[in-house]
Amino acid sequence: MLADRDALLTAAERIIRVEGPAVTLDAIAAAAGVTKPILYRGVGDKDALVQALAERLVARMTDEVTTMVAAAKGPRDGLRRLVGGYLALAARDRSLYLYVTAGGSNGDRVQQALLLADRTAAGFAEGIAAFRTAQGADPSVALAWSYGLLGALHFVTLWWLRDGTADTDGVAEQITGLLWSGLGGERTGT
Amino acid sequence: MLADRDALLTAAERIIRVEGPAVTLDAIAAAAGVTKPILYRGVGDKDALVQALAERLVARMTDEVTTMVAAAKGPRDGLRRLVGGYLALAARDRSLYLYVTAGGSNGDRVQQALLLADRTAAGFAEGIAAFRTAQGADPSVALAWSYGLLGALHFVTLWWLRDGTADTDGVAEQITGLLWSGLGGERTGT
DNA sequence: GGCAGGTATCTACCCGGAGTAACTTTTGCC
DNA sequence: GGCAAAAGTTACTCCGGGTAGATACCTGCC
Repeated sequence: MLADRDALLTAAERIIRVEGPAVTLDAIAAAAGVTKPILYRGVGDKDALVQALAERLVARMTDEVTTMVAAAKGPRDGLRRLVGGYLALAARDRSLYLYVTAGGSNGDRVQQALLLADRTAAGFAEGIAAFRTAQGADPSVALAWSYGLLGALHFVTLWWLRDGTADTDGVAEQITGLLWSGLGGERTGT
Repeated sequence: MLADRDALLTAAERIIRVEGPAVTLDAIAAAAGVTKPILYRGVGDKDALVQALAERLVARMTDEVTTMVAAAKGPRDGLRRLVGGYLALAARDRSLYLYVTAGGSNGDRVQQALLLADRTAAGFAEGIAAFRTAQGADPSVALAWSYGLLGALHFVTLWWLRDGTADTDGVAEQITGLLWSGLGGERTGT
């Protein structure tokens, strides 16, 4: 039927949204109107599928969050929008987010966990380095900080998605506080 | 042979260290000198095993890190020791750490990712709440911050374990900087 | 000491999902 | 119309988690 890579990936996203992140490759193939071998020819094995979906998800999230951040007044507000945006988008694409962050076929566990982060860290690092340089601080921390930030965002997202108790804005504000001012405490206002 | 829960878990830890985190339940049972059904009777299914191992690992790490932190001069130094300790201990028990953070049998993916964090967050939150109260700040952020901190630690650990480029102390210092002072920048000295 | 009953353990299986080989259909070309 | 190549499907294998039923062992009783 429709065998091109893009259509396959789109179908995969659709069915993951519907069936949840535990969906099987057979089901994904079926959802695309083809059978497994076609899926394999089109996108590769499960790890490749997860990776491809991660790329698309990252692209979309980056896009939207970038737009949000661009409208910020000041760096702290930018961070606040980034955190809020991340939470909101992860929640919107919940199943997909989970599929991509925990879906892999257990080849390399580390790789799996860092999939999303790897595709995002470079961009983060760039922003961080620029900001640090601008304020006369050492920019060499950028990459490590990127992974730290992404880890914090990821865990908070999972926790918040699971427990569903706290409201988005509250959590976003709290995490922004942590990431902006650190445990040491605020410098000026809230 | 030796069928009590503790012996099973100890054997599991041993074989995981030797064979790496991809080890199978059959292999674990064999390592304990028993067969799978005994393993099941003793500790339950794979999720239960992972959970039990997580508990032991958390207990050990908490223990050692607590000792390290106790010797700190001042809160920032305490955080620095916590970060360094976390990295060092995760590296020492690398395979086990990976087994526990990514091992589960794909039941609930969220649960899996947060396993370690869940068993640690409460303790963290207590410390954070106390510290915040002491400095006259709002302690209600404690739980969210705990997950944020643990996420940051986890991702940085994975990244650092995988790439193995940066030296422990450098990374620990950088992450301490992020967590203590935030993106906003340092208040006083480095 | 030998035997019944119960318990502990192992063997041998099922099940489901990833991944693939080999057969079949369709399509385009002469 | 016949034939070759491409595209697709069926029907497997393989592997790991999980379990049912057979088996060996151990205990208490006569």
